[in-house]
Amino acid sequence: MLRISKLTDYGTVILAQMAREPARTYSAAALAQAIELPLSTVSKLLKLLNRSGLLISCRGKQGGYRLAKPPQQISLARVIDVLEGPVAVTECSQRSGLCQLEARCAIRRQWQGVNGVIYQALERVSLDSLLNPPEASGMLGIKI
Amino acid sequence: MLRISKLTDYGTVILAQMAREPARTYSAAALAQAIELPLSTVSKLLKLLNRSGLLISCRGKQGGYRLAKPPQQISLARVIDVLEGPVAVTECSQRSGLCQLEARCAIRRQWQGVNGVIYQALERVSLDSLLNPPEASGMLGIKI
DNA sequence: TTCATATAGTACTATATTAGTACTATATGA
DNA sequence: TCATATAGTACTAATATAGTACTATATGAA
Repeated sequence: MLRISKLTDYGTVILAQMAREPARTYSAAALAQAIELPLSTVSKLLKLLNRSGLLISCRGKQGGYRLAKPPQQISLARVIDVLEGPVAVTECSQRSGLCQLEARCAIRRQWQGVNGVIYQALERVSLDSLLNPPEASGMLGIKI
Repeated sequence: MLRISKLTDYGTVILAQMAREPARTYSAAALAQAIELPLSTVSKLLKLLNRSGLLISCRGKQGGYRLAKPPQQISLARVIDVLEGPVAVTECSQRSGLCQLEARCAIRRQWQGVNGVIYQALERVSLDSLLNPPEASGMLGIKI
């Protein structure tokens, strides 16, 4: 598998929707309707995204949420980080001290390398490029 | 997070241990002792790896497991696939028909692209390179 | 000032996944 | 024949995820 959670997935759908008109303020209800997800779920995610500084919120009538930064400056890596914590393919690849095998483990460094490559791939995809794929040579412009 | 399961992680530790002497036959007990994990857990993983064709097993006295292929030919992508199913960062990035938003989803193709990049990174790391990191320019030899 | 609107925060429940363990069956070789 | 070692299955406990409900607070317009 190696999967992000459903909620994080939804989060990227919400943000991509907002990136269509980056300056506009969207209410939770409007977003829920646009992307056909339950209001409660959309609402929960918007609160999290707002608390993490990815959105700017405004209460009351005409209130809602808008992107705190241009879509070019918000990466998938950041969204994942905000909604489910730092990218860490293995327990040991992000922070040390969690695995008892650490000291004797022969493969930890290499897992950290893999983690780095994955992180960089996620870092390179912005909300903007989610909506307007660059279509460059080599998907995501990464040459392998 | 974006994490593989603990069991899959253990699986790579087991296989890396076996890759040190690829021709040798290891009993489950010997491996459990070498990598300091419970025999029951190691045993469970060895059965799964064997059933998937990554190992060759032999019962009885002097029995045990050995790698079915040279360490160069076993990739992390394959190990993950065997122990926790195909790499699929989002529900929709591997197989279609699971998400109701699919038809209208603006970002599915791009998630599939991200998935592809991650898969290729995992494909490029073999048991051999886990133990003997290539140390090439750009981690894993992938230029970004 | 009042009130409908909209977000803020929190807590809770249900579900699904993961991890760990136990038990029985079967094959091997000395 | 028997100790050794894998094969298969099923079960339990722990953890993580998803979804929902409820109360509090801020805003702007009638």
